[in-house]
Amino acid sequence: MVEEGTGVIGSNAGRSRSHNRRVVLDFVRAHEPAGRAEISRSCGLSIQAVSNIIDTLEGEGLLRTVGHRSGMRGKPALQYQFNPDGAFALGVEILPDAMVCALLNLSGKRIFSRRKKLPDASPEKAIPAVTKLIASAIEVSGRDRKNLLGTGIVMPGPFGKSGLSFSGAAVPGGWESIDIRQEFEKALNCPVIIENDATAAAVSERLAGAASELNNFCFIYFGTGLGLGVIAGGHSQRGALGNAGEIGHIITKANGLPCPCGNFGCLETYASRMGAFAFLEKAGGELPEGFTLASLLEAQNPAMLEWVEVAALHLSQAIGMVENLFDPETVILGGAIADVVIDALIAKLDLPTGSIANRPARIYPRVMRGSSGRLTAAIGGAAMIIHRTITPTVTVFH
Amino acid sequence: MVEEGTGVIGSNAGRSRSHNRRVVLDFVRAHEPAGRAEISRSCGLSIQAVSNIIDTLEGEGLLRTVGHRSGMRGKPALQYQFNPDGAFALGVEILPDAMVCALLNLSGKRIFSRRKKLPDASPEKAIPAVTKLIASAIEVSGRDRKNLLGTGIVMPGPFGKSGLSFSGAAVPGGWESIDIRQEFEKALNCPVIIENDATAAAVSERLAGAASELNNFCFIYFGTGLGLGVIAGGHSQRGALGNAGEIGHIITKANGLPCPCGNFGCLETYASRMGAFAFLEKAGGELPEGFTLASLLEAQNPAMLEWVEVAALHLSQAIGMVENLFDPETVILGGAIADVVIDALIAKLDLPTGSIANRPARIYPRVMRGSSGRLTAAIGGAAMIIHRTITPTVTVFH
DNA sequence: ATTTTTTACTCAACTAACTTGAATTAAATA
DNA sequence: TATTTAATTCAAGTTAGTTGAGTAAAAAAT
Repeated sequence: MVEEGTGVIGSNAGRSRSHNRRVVLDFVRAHEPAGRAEISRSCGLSIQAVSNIIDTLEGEGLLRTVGHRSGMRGKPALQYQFNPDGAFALGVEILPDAMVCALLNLSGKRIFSRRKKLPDASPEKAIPAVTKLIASAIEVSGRDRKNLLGTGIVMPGPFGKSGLSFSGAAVPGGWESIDIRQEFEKALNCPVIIENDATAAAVSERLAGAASELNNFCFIYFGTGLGLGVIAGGHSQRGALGNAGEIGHIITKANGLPCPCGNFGCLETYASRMGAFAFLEKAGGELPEGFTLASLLEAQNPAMLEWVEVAALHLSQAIGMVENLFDPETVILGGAIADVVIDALIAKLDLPTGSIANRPARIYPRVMRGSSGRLTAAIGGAAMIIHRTITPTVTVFH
Repeated sequence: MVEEGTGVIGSNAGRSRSHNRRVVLDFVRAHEPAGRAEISRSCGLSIQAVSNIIDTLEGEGLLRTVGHRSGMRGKPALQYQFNPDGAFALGVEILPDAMVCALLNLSGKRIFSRRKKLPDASPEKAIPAVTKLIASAIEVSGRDRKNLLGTGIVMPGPFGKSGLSFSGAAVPGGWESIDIRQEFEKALNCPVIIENDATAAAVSERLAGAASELNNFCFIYFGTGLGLGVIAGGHSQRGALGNAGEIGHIITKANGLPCPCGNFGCLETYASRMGAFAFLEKAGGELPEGFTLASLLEAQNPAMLEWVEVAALHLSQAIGMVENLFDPETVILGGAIADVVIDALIAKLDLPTGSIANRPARIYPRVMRGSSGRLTAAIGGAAMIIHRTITPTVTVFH
């Protein structure tokens, strides 16, 4: 009859309160420090309601006062802001051969991070390894486990029923047949969110990055392949089965390079780390021992420079497309690739001028670089947890 | 400080009630007829709360009883359904040279529709013309104006601050400088929504078309140009400035046909009515007096058949892209173009097989034809009004 | 045929959380 | 020093939800 996971549920006093808490927290996140009256005006709640909620939040250690605002007439407002140490969240990125763990405080600041080899990324080995990793992360950081809001696990998609997995070098098998979230929740003994890297990166950028005031933007994520995270109306977009944003397999050149997915000319075969290495290999020139894309770029390696040109061309096409389809406030580029490489790509972009995005009154540039570097995905996982406790949502069955 | 139009607002008793009314209505829409206990279980509200809400809705004439459910144990449930004549909504599509008006009852059924010439589509002429048109629509249909929920005005985008208007033959100037919604609301004396054709079509398809049970799907709309309407999580996606879905100007052939927008190879120059006429003209063959695309198709006109091939090729690319980016449950094709033409296009599609959309357990086909034909946009306008009174939303400033 | 079980629904009392209005505090300005 | 302005608190009032007891009506069991 009624499918699980569908349908919006009704509201009552308790759910209203929980919604309002989030509304207040979300406002403070974006405008801190802020006083009660200011929050009241902006959140559509009476001062008294805000006052009660703030008292609770302060009692829980999530908010704290930071003096008074002065200079204006009237009684100076007591200013509130996040208490960075009031709570924390963990993010873990699981890669084919390693895990990356990040611990964020409530303000979205990175307190601790660590990368660890993971020779066997099957669920049987990975889940205990993650459990151990986060235990040590909590211990090293000296936090109290009772302030842990949850853990965000980041894995490359696509997930679930589709059974498909494009990214040639994605996480190995064994994950399809289990309920990943439930398994982790049992093992870690805290709330868990599972998300793909691009979406996590987008959320991270909104929580504490370049897009903190934006409710509509896109994040193009350079991972093993290429992913797109979309924030629309302040929320991440997941699609019918959570596989939205497969931008890597959009065809930007008809009959172009062959892609492991079976098609030809996928964006990912040009503009991704995978694509870069393939290009360099094909170019055949001498490559220094232990090179990285960044080092080649700094050395002005000709093949590398040529790749940047080619990749930027394809990216420009993709960005134009994303602008036309999503009408974002900006498009952010980032992920597991060095900042200088992203900057070089951005410098070479040639975006279509005849676009709704090419409007004169822009506040943000059409394209920006992400701000959290290679840890983006792990940070994004933790950011999603914080985001969830902070951002008001339509309540949905589960 | 805080931008208008942004931010989620807090909840209180009154807003909870309004939310819950919509939750109940939305459930009844999708599952009618339904009893109070059943609604209570599915909406996460107590029976008593549902009971009170239903009493109100019945009092307002929006719901009505339709006998008892029998066959099961226990006291038979009193079944409720929409009272089709309890309210109605109007939709008006404004075209460069005409207006189309549709009147829907609460069940989404078309009660009345009418097309009227509009020699001058400037706001000064069009607004009074629309006012007159809807007055006569209400009169002819014999409805009581107090049951009018509102009017949805459908115009080709893009709207607003961008100032840009791609579609070569879109509505003429004069609309950029005014607050369209406010002007219409003043003239029509009822709530007004302004929306683009593709989004309106998508909403219409969900309210009373092929997608009534879907919360994630895309609608490719053949208007003057080509638009994309996206429903994600049950809501239409508008982007930062309401211009999301400009699929017509996605480039499907590098250095292809010139487009009025300044770029080359836009999808719209191939797969749209505009594109079809241009193709036929260029092909140069004899075209019968007073031909239409449908008549050419039925006559197996070679140029027309060739256009279908070419357009289907480009559409396939676009649909693949849309599937990758939005992960919809299905993609619907429709709009101001004859059903047979759409069917011919669908028959010739060659969709990428290596796609997350190519999953075995599909309930809906990857591509479907829309069900409301040429009136789609006008019906969509009215559908948006009904949708808004029925569908629970995150409350947002305005 | 009667009793039991099951389910739907109503009545009345209760409660959580928001709103309202009056009072208090504290700074800027007159 | 008095007045104005703005932030905040206190206390009472309101809305709309929940809870628990009781009634109604059909199917199943005795």
